[in-house]
Amino acid sequence: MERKEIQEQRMRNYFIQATKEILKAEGLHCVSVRNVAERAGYSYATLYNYFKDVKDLIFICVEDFQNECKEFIDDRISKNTRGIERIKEISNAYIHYFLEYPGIYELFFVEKMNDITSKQSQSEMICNFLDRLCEASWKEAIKERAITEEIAQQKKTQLRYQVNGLLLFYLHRNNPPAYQDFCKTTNDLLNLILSK
Amino acid sequence: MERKEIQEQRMRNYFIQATKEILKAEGLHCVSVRNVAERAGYSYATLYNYFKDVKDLIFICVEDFQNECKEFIDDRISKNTRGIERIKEISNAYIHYFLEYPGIYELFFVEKMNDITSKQSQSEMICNFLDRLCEASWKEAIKERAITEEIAQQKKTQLRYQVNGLLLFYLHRNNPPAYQDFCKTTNDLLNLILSK
DNA sequence: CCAATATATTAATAATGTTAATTATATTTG
DNA sequence: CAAATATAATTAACATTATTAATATATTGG
Repeated sequence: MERKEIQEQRMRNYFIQATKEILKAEGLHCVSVRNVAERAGYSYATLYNYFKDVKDLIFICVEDFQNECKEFIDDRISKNTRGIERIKEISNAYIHYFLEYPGIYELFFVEKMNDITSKQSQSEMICNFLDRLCEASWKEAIKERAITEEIAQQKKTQLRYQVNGLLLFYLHRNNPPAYQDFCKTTNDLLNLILSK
Repeated sequence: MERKEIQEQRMRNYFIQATKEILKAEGLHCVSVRNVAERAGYSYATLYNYFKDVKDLIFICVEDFQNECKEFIDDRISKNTRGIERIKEISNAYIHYFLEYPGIYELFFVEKMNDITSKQSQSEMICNFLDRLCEASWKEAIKERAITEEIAQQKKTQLRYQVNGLLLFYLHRNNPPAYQDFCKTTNDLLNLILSK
């Protein structure tokens, strides 16, 4: 029974890997059961022996991408900033991860979840992602009395919606149209929440 | 030549009306060329004599829905509030319009635009919509010295991204899961930006 | 090694959007 | 008014989706 488990997980991974590659390179709209299966080296129908449907498959990738994003951010922020200043850097890197992989942004926030109530925990995981990334830094700031816990909670919420609102407008509506303007607006808003 | 114009516009309206009805009642995912044409009383291929493609058709509806939304808001806000307080009411009504018609939210902010650079003005129209709705009230607040023009500009931007971020999370990720919690978060955030 | 089971594949179904070819309907001209 | 032409609408066709049922191929247990 052990062997079967291992093999099954291996098969699942072939499809998951293929999905992640297509998603990152070509975008979410190119992730189809046929494309994925072809890249994985199997027939599209085989996929259905391992995944309920295509939504099941693509949302399984979320966790991996969150880990990847975390690494991406760690590589980009300076080692010595702390507290509020660090939150600003994290948010900026978070944004730039999704600018680099718009397909992953779509997966996280745009792609419809089929039976959303049953995926409550996954949805939570997505929506709290930025909060979790900044968690330690918020704690630092509170501990160092740079901010009260109540205000921190407020700002955390503002940050969450504002950052993702910005991304939505820029990635889906090309607004602001110029990258520089987008960066400026982002910076202004981050400074406004995480006041200088 | 005049007659032809009138007839052509009439035909276009049949399809546009059908599209709007389906979108409001059943959501964006039910808007297909075949569904629209059937409701309009024509073959699906006829639609292509009047619209470039289905995206062309659905994005033509945006302006009508913006007008409808404006009316929806006007019907819901109290007559005597002004300035900042009125902005709060407008934002709340704006949000509730999209809660009632999630398909219209998708059309405005989620549905991909094909050749986005060529639709810059339309994209602008969508992204500035809330700003325009609140324009007069912001001017009032500035005139009455309740707020400076610079701060107003900042808050306007915050409002725009925060409100649409909230809607995205709630409509697409069912977050927060309870309607009451969503209202509370909305209220808190509006109060935070448009401080009491 | 053969029979039972598990897994993979092909074929089929029901959608989608879009285009080409064809038919039907107006309109214009002789 | 009838015939020729232009216009408009339809059907047929194609290329995609996702998913399921039926069939073929391995694998495993006795």
